[in-house]
Amino acid sequence: MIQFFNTLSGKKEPFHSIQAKKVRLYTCGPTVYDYAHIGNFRAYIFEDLLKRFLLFKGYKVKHVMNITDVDDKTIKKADHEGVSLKQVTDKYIRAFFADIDTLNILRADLYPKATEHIPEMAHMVKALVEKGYAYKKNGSYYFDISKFKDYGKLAKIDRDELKTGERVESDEYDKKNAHDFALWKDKKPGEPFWETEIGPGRPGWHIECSVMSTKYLGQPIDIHCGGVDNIFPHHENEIAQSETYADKKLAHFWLHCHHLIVEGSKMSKSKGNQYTLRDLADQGIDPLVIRYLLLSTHYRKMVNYSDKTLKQSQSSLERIRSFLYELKTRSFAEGENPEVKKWIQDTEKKFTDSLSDDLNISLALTSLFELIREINKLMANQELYHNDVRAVQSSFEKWDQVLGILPKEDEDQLEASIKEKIDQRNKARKEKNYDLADQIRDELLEKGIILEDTKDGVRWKKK
RNA sequence: GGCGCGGUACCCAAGCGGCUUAAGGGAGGGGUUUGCAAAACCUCGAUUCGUCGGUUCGAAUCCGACCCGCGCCUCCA
Repeated sequence: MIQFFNTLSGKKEPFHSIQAKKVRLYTCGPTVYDYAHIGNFRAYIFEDLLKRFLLFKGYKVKHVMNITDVDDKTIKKADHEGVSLKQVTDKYIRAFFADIDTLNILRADLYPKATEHIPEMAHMVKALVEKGYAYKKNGSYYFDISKFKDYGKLAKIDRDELKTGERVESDEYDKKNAHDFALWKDKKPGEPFWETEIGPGRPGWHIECSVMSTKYLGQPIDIHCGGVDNIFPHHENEIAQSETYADKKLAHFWLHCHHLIVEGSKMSKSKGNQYTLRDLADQGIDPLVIRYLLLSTHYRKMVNYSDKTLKQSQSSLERIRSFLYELKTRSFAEGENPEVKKWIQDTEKKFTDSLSDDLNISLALTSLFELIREINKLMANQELYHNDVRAVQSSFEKWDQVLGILPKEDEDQLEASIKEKIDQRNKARKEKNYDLADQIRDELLEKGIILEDTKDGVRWKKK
């Protein structure tokens, strides 16, 4: 049984897809006004784990992620840089895709853009007005939250006790109730706008998700994800719109991941700790180490990104990689050890059971480390055989379909000059000329090649 | 003020009533192996789970109070 913590009910619930073995997944995507930062990627990696696990369990997953390419921030940025909105958004859309590839995040099936769904949004707004849940004021349209009696069910907010924030006081938008939210914003000088059946203007933020999730996935969908900060108001408002529009539930499951903090404190531009993937790549950090760090903390817990936690992740990942490297580079006698099959089965059970329990990644990883130790023991005792090695390797490949933390098998080739050096060193070692041998080893280390001597001969890896 | 999250070894972190007199990873000490390294293996490491009470045959796990850190409460994943 798979269970997930559903924000809607505030507890873990058994997961059943609406259609057998098919999951319709909608995840809130980026607003493309800047490079995404690691906090954003924390959410995308959590969603990636969720999706990969569902795939692993044999579900077909249809995954839609929206791209917000028109809103206050994108407009402001374009204005600031004196370029068109599209120039800005195209640039950051490209960067976004490059980044998720770098982090080994599986692509969604569809990435609908807000600007390509303007007529549908206008249509939904119109329908909401006709149903009596929305009103027009000074060219803009607002959702009347007093009409939607379930308002607040996701965020557990009492509609009548919503505090009026200072920011709402401005008369920029003229609403009946301070907490009514904009469905459609009237055309303003200097801002992009679209001519639609409800008049000229541009969409509010929440409406795009309602429109695009329903258009591509139908209603209700199985799972809707995002960061905790999206619970209110974004997801709450999506529910209000969609459930009013279709008289159906929007999503059965709402999963939200917690925030990422940096060196123990919140990310913010002023602190300069809002790292992008590019910043980190410039520091020479392996993206898969970042993936491991973001992945290895349970999604509903805060994760702390720091030099220290990064190093720890690096070392942990290194343990897995070294293990596989041992298997790959040593030679083993023919045959098999019956113990190994049992260990693998136990590991797989623990691995999937753990992830089935609201994506308990810590326990899932533990199961892998336990297997590593057992196999290492057998290896040290010469009790591991060729077939065992093959079985372990293919199991890790399988489990990595869920984790995505192992480097792709690109058969690294050594340059001829380096090969020569290695041969030279082997010769020196045979002659017990260790000074020369060490000298060559240091020399290669500087070039990023690590040499290790084993019973089976020298092996090398890149730093 | 409202809603919510968290406090477990030096660090990260699982466990959420007896299977655990607390997993796993990192860092560290000692040992084996090695020409030396690296990797690996063995071993050491919380009588204790923020504090104080309570419930129970039994609590890190349930209840109460308190202390500390954090998030959200109109556009931030």
